[in-house]
Amino acid sequence: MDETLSTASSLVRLTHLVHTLYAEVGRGCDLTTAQAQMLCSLGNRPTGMAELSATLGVERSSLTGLVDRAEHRGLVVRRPDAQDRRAVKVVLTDEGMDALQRFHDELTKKLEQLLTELPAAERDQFTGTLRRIVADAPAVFAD
Amino acid sequence: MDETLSTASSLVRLTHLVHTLYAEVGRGCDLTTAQAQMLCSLGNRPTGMAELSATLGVERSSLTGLVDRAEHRGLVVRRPDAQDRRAVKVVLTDEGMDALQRFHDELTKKLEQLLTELPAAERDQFTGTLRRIVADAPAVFAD
DNA sequence: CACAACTAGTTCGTACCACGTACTATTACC
DNA sequence: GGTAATAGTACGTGGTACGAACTAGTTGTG
Repeated sequence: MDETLSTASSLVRLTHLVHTLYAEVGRGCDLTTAQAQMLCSLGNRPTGMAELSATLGVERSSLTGLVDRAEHRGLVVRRPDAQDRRAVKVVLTDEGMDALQRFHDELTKKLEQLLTELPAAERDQFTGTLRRIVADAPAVFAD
Repeated sequence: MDETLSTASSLVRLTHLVHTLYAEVGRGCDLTTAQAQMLCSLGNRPTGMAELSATLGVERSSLTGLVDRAEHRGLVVRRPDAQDRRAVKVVLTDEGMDALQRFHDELTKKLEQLLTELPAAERDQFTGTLRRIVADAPAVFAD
């Protein structure tokens, strides 16, 4: 039925697929997609609101509520920035790190399953190219 | 700094990248992400609510509002299904087709730009594998 | 040093998205 | 004919996202 799927089309489908997995795994960890994304980004290191909003690609005003809710659930805390009294650092709590760990492991597992059917050589080739493409994309996932 | 990005990580970054582009192009066409997604799916053919909710991966109850708003903006209409008097078909209006066209063209252009830096051989290899991976994923993008 | 320009973050109002539950209307099955 | 299943909607709740307006602190410039 599908003659040949265009490149754009394939990319969109893949995105949709991953996004769905993301939401699904998040649900299992009692995290919304946006929360999971935030935790992943914070997994690297504590981050100020402005920088966090830039890596997540949302406005600062949106982030306020996101952090509020996450803080309310005990996943993160706002810590005053020692250098700048206007600023805060958003930091994962132990509970937040737990949630992130569970989410990360589960999602990694499921994502890798997407590629298990491919022959090893093709898979390596694919992931190699993939890395090149996203080399300088924002670090929205730990590691 | 990044030793080697894990496969999962790369996939998530790519997804984030595409998702951001999607939202950005949508904005340019005065479409929300969800609306754009719906139009893309409807571009293939008119669809009932149940089927549409399945391909988009949202609950039927969520779709009602989505279609309501799109209908209100003149992008789609609900047409009674001749075969089943309970059902409706959601159909693109001319205006909806226009919006879809603009969105699709613009997004396709931007997505293809993601790969322009790659040597042709590598790009072909990559898109080939990509197609295999998403072969049986839902058709959320026209064609 | 004072003052303007900028930056960090929040508040507020608005719109949208998504879910689950409960409901009506119709169709399919036996 | 009556019951089970299906198509779609209504409603309440909570989360996401934006832009504009605001406070507090910082930086640059004369």
